[in-house]
Amino acid sequence: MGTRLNIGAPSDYRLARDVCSYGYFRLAPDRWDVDSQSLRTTFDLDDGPARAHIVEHDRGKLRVWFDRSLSHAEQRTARAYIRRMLRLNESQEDIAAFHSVDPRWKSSGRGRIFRSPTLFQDMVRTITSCNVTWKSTQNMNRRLCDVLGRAGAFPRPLRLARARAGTLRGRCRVGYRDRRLIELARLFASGQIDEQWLEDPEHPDEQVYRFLLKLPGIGPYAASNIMQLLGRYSRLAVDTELMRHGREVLGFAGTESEVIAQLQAHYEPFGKHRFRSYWFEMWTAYEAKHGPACQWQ
DNA sequence: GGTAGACCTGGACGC
DNA sequence: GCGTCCAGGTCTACC
Repeated sequence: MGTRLNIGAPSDYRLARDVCSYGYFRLAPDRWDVDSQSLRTTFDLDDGPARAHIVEHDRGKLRVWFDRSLSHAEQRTARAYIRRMLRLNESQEDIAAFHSVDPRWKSSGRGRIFRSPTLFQDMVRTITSCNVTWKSTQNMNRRLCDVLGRAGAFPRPLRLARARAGTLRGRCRVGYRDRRLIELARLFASGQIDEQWLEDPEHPDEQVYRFLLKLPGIGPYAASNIMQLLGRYSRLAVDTELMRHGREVLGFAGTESEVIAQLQAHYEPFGKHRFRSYWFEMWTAYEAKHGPACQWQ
């Protein structure tokens, strides 16, 4: 008999809208179940992997079923993972503050952007999304889980830190990212990356950004994206998607640096919420083209 | 400080 | 089926 957890969420939380808000919901081990409009994933917990099925039970109430019994310590860890993934730390007031700056998303309620259960997983996912098509990103993450994860869960830092570069390259198909991922995993495994320090609002964005830039495999785009994954939305993550959005959706023209300048000016009024304004603008354009993300197969 | 080219995978395309 | 080209962000060597 498995464990069932009830998890309280802000009353404005909507599982389908807020999970299907960022591409990571389609990366292993996460899987959105279109039929039941619920999230399935696997966590690597202290006593072993556990499959989780997260459903919206009622307004502001989530229910999670696990395929095995969890100890109390494991339940605490699983709750923390789920709260992080779903951004349940962002209150209704936080989202209202965003909507007061950018009212375009007030009626839909958009504001939370899905992320991973751990910062390590967010960083690995970001690195595997660099310099490749989305299909390759999906393949890399699936293989990392299949080859190095326990029962299909995402590998923990220590497991990745001890992996051989040849395994990552040959079996996980991460290419030149092999050594960079191992170095990053070693930094996590040895406690040299302090998530609390990175999230502490006392530390200015610029300081955190500079720290991230020094990490292996992380350049300007990845660092900016990790900033938003840390809940710091003031920076735009400049990649080809942003450039395409600027040219095709917003109609900006000129050289790359000229388009970037126009994008910076366009999002300037949204201040510390710049990334969210950009992201939901682009996500809305995606959905207009491909249908609601919660229906994507 | 700025820039060119290498690093890889996987898809598209031509033969 | 095979070879070639290209997209994609980071890193390093070089100016």
